[in-house]
Amino acid sequence: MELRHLRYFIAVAEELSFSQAARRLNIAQPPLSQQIQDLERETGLKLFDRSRRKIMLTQSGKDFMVDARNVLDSVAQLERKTKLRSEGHLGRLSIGVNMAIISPHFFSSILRRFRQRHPEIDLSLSDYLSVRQLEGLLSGEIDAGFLRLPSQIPDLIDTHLIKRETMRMAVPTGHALARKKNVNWSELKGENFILINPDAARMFYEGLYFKCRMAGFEPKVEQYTNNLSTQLWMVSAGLGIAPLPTTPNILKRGGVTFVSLPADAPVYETVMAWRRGDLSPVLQRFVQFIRRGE
Amino acid sequence: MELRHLRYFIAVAEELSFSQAARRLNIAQPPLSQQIQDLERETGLKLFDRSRRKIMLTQSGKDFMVDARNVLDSVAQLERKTKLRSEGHLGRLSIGVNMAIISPHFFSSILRRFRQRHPEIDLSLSDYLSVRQLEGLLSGEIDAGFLRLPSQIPDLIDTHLIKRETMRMAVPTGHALARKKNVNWSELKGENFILINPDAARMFYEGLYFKCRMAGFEPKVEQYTNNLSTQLWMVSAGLGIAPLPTTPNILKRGGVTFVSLPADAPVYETVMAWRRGDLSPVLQRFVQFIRRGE
DNA sequence: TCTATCTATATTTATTGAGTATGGGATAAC
DNA sequence: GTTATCCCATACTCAATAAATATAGATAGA
Repeated sequence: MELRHLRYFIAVAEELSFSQAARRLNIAQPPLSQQIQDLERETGLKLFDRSRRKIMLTQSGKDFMVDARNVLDSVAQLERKTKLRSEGHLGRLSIGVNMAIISPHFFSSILRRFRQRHPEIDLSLSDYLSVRQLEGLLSGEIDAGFLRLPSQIPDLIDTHLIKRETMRMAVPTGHALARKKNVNWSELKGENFILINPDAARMFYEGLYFKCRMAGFEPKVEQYTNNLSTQLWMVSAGLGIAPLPTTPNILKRGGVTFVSLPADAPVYETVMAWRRGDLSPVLQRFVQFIRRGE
Repeated sequence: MELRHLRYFIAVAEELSFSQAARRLNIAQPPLSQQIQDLERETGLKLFDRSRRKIMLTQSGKDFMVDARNVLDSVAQLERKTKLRSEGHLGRLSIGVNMAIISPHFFSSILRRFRQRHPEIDLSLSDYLSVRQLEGLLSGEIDAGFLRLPSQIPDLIDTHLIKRETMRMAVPTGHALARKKNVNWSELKGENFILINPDAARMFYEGLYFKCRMAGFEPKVEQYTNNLSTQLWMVSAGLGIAPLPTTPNILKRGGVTFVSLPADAPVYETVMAWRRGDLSPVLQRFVQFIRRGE
């Protein structure tokens, strides 16, 4: 049994006329009669009573129609949902985000508007470190990630730049460097560095290490932390200096002064990332949505 | 989109291998690849990830599978129910019955056993007069009827004999005829006849009228009634005599005596009737069930 | 009775699903 | 590293079958 049989049957059952139904189906009448006969043979049911001029549905035919409609309805639903899926209006999207580096306001605003525009897309969020997100992307765990770009990213990842920041140095307000507007790399020699846990952020310091070595010294690491505010607290407590992006607001607090580094300072790139060549229509929608800055 | 696409897709999705699925489907692998490609083109969805050796379902593919299974399930149900219908195990049957002439015990026993044997057949019953049942059969209102056969029945009706009774005459116990065992037609001359309402039963009296006329007189009708027990009550009250079948039990009451008529007396045939050539499998089952006396 | 209309049958045509042969790419074995 | 194997895709052919055409038979209406 094929859908053709059911579609033809329903047409005849609704028109109660083979020729009329054939016109509606844009086929000739003989093949329609044939197909209905095939259906009757296959089902073993006499579906129509053709004894009079106007054909009638038999009881078997009426019963069969109920179930046939059921099938065609489920097909219609499949096609409807498939269309929505292929257009990216229906589906699910797993998003990773490093909340330590993304402005909550910015992010929630994006999500709110996207969800409003595409209510049929299920969003799931995971707060992951940037490196973890890259793993998650490659493993298929997440479809898109908001993360800070490490110096080198896998070839299989595409990105869209959200924000580009240059590295500044956070120093205790009373510190000698705090009085300068700009510092050279060589002036950092001998300073105690307070860095984010290398597990999470090693690659972000590669540029810094490189510059320091070019300036003739190895950065002396006083302390690792896995937390931005702890890092800043340590700076304000005078335990050392910390390289940080130019992120505003949150980082401004008493006891910490930011000083600029030379023009060749490393940059922090906050991006949205996704698997290169991922054709998921929902992801396409989302990428497009972000790219357009909607 | 055709069922073939869905069946093939499910096979590949379950085997996660085109060649394996092709074996299962008893087709070669290339046409399977083709059909899946057609499906992907038509849906606009990339359903499989063929990048590695073992293919994988994409998220779109997983989503699509849910709805595709839905469709195939509804088709399976259609086929299951269609098979049951064509075998007469599923459906409905509208039965007419003239409860005035059918033993309730006999009838309810039949229905009980049939319903027990075929629990998926919906039975609906209507208590109709015999003539009304014949109309109902021809109009499609009922599919089978238990009725008393009139002298001539439409050509389009098939019957199965349930009971055959000869006509007797019910006379008041004190009546002159009550003393005889047999009466001739001519002895009925001048008697008052109490008959069932001609609307319902005229044809049952045609034989009687014929015999009386052959005997040289016209039956004198004292009273019409539309009810058997009223008819008998009138006889016992001495208002007249009434022709009745040899139905036992119920009709035996005080004040009424039954006397036999000559051998050529009309007969009452109680039958099950249905539309000649009605191929409804459920009806076939029912007719077969009754014929076999099950 | 004739005509119009509708369905069924017979036959031909066209579409398309399936088969065959083959090539490329990835993994596994040597 | 090289070969062998497995699997899917492509190109082309063949076969099945759905659709078209022509026509006959049946039925209702003029």
